[in-house]
Amino acid sequence: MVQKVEMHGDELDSRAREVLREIVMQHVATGEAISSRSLARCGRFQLSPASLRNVMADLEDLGYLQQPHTSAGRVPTERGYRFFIDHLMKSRSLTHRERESIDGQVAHVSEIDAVLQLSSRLLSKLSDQVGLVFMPTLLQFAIRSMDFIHVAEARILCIIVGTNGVVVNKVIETRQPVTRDELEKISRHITAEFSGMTLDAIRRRLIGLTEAERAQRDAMLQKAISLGIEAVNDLAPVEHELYVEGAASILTKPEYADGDALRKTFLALQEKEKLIDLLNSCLSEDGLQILIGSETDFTQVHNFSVVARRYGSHSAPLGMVGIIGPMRMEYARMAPLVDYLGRALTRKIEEEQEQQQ
Amino acid sequence: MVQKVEMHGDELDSRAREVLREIVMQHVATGEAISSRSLARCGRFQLSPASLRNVMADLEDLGYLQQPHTSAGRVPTERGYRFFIDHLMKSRSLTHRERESIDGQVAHVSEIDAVLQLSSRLLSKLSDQVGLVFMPTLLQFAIRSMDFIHVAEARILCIIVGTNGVVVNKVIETRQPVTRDELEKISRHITAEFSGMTLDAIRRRLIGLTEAERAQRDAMLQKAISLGIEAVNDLAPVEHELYVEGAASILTKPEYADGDALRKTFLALQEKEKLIDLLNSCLSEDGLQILIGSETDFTQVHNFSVVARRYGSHSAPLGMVGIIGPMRMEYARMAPLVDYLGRALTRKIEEEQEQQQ
DNA sequence: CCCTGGCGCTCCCGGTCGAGGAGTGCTAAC
DNA sequence: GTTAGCACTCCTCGACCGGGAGCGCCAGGG
Repeated sequence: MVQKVEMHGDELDSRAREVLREIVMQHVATGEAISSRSLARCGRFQLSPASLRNVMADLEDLGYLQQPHTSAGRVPTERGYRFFIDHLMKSRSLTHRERESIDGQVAHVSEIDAVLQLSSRLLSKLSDQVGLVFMPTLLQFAIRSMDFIHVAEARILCIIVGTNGVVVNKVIETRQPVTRDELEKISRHITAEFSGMTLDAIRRRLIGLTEAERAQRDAMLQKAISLGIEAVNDLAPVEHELYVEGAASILTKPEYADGDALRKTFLALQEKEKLIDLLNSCLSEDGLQILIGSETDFTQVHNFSVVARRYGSHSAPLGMVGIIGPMRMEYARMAPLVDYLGRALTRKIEEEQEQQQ
Repeated sequence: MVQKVEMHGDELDSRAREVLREIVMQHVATGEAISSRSLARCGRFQLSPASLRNVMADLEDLGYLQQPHTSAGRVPTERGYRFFIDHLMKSRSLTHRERESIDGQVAHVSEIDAVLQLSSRLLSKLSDQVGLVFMPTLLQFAIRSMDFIHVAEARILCIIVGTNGVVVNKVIETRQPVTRDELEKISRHITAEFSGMTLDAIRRRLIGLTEAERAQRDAMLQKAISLGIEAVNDLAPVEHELYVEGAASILTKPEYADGDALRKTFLALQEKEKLIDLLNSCLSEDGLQILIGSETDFTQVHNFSVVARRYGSHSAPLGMVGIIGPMRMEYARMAPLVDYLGRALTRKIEEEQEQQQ
């Protein structure tokens, strides 16, 4: 029964691992500190509470557990969670119903904004945590078309459609009036010229034109150039989109029973910039990522954990989906959930792209 | 000093009114029950606590005040607030700084969505309550133009610009492919035909066409008709826009110190449909509206109050702006704030319309 | 007739105390 | 290595109590 397992320079024997796992699971389920007795009662160990106490004391010495106060049960530390996630967790995959629910709902929307919002809602609902969906700036993605529409005398609506299906529109003001006909020509010309390029590249190209080069073009092209610059310039306000859904879910979590902690947590979730930084920094990694406690600046302060995953095709990652919540969360369920949703989202977006060829 | 005032069949003499006003003001400021002593101390009455107690007892009998428990001070009832608002309140108009802050920020954005969102943020920030900005369905408003843009093989992006500056876009799928050239013609034709009509009218007109009538038109017009129908049909998802900003503000309110009350309140604010119903039902009334407690279904349940006002030109009301919060709020400050913001918003929108002629 | 000081009463609030319980660490025996 | 037992610690919860705030009522005074 007791056998030394030495994967990953590990100081824990198989019994200690089992105990740690059980403690994490029970604590995640109940939110309370776990006592030696409740471990003994669960039946997975043929040991008395006293023996379990010895194991627990060892785990505490090694930093995997801690006591809220003397003569209380044990609670996992951050290190304990990390070990659990890396070595002990058995993912509990989604039920059929859950999958169908996700797939069904995702199938019913088509606009990308709506898909992303729906995803964050779904995440929040299914996880009972705060759902996050992040789409970074369009600047990095290629565009499919760029159209200009006459709105009023000196106002033109610019519609940019990305190859990823994202639609951005922006009102620009012009000095010289442009007729509808001109606009149509310009739209066609710009789309033909720039389709497939990233906004960033377009911007560089347009701005790179010297005065002399510009002067060579005919009047319409000059107008096209200045419209194009207006359009891609200063697109900052639509740069990043972050959907944070279900903040109310933390209200029910016992760790935030205290009104003060609750308030701080809420305010933290309002700071979208920090969340964006966090998610953006995860964008380079592939696969599911679980960040807990002090592992990031943001999670450190509030003892948050984040379970997140990239979505979008492998070659062209689009953004991040995930959930955020207190360190005590059901990682075994969150992991497959986030993973599945990320895949569903990726699939959905690829389908849309295919439909658009 | 003591003179009977009989405006509006009123049972309160001027002293009782003054007492009620003072109690409301003090209670709003402190959140605590007001005692006869603290009234006496404030200096506005040349009376002893005992005399004030008599007045207070009368006010309680008449239903304007209540005691949280025996031997506590008094707190205004809903009726008390109502009387205060109708007859006693002296609005505290905005400071110069506040006005400038509003005007300055509003001047810096131009897209209507952004303006509305900014407004709700401003409201929330300046009021320390939850800011609401509601824009009802576009269906009732005239459109300026309707354009169709080729997005992909069988996908067309439809852009509708309202005379109020609202931009709605929607992706529609078509069976028969349509070329870019055709789309441009169709856009021009439809815009020429329908500009100035409401979406509702357009829908009726299009749907009203009989098969026979349709058959008469040429191929392009037939496509135009079916695209138009697609576009105006089923615009439900973009029907109503409601911005709810600053929900975190209620975290600091002592009335929601209790975790349970807090949770319920948060959940209530999530139910946007109910809020929309509420605001929609106020849309017919002109001027500032203050709804408290049991006066509406929504506010009743949670002891909310709403201070709201219509915005948009007199002839064409656009929506509602306002704030929502606990019944205990600084009505004297909320009223001018909401009013000013409503006016600012109206002005802004009119300016935009003018610029678009 | 209204105002006011005084008195007794009620109720909340904060602190203390003690019993009970849960859980541990240690030790000694198996 | 395991376990039963025991002493110890610490939290929790109810009871209790004193202080304070506030009211209602009453009787006296302008």
